[in-house]
Amino acid sequence: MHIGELAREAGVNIQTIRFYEREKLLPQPARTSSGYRDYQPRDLDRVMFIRRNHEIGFTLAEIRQLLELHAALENMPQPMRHRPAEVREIIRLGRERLAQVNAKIGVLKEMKKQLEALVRHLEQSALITCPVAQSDGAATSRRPPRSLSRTRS
Amino acid sequence: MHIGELAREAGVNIQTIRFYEREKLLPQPARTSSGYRDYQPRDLDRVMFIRRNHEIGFTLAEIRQLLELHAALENMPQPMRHRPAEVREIIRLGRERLAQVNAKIGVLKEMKKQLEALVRHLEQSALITCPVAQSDGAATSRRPPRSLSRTRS
DNA sequence: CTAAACCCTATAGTGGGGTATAGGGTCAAG
DNA sequence: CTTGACCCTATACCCCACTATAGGGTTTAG
Repeated sequence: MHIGELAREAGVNIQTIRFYEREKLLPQPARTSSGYRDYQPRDLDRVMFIRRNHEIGFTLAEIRQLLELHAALENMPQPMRHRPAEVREIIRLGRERLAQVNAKIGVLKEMKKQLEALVRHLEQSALITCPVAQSDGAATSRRPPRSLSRTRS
Repeated sequence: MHIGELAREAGVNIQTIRFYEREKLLPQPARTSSGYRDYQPRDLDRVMFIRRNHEIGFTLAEIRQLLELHAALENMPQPMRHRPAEVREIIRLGRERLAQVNAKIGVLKEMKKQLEALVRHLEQSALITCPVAQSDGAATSRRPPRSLSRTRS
């Protein structure tokens, strides 16, 4: 797989692939005799992993660590050749990331609730002015919508 | 509340507050007689709202829209003075954001699972080499850890 | 009345994450 | 054997989201 195909499949710019390589987010791929980069399917997975993680707010530095973390595990044969200190560090990092992920999930769930309430409320309002399809007598919520502020606005 | 206190409470730089004002993410606050910005508690909530949302991967432009969306609702009195077209647009935007939020939650949950598996696996491995607290005979997983790639590495 | 700790505007600079361009080689179809 | 679509390196540029600096006013404690 050449770089163009990889980029197209992953939905990113070709330059981005080369940029990720420079930044050590992608390993240096094999080269054809003429010097073209020759990628494996796993590289596509890796690019998509990077994109997904970047979209949910991780920096490239964090993603790089995450990738190293996975790699550390993959390169570790059964009985383990890493000194326990290293393994403990990796575990610590993993737990740290896990905490970050949980925090983000919490924020997103809260947002979700708020957005759902917002949309629900607006849909109700829309019903009042729109004479169409107004059969259900659901009362138009008297209380004001949830505000961002903890004090009344 | 002056700008310094607001910034300290929110955990951001003073310049960031002024930047958010320029970028219309914060409303222009009242001013003291000498021209100092005078903030209300709700402004702190707003700054923290912006930070939280930025951390989970929304751009400032998206957050601005989100804030406008909330504002549109707050400014809408019971019978509604917005034309239905406007309301429908806001609903559309709200649903769009909701879809984004749900997608992010999905990705994060997947990451969470992977990270948990990773940490669990590493903790098992640590048990083998560490002679301490090795009472439970849980077999040291023979299969290699889940890889990023769909093909074997 | 002065010095430290705040505040103001305006403008320039920075780091992260790409994206574009110049100048040139490769490969497959016609 | 040329033309178009691809690839290469190197370098410059861009946008976003801040962050710092210059040059100056205000407030409060001693």
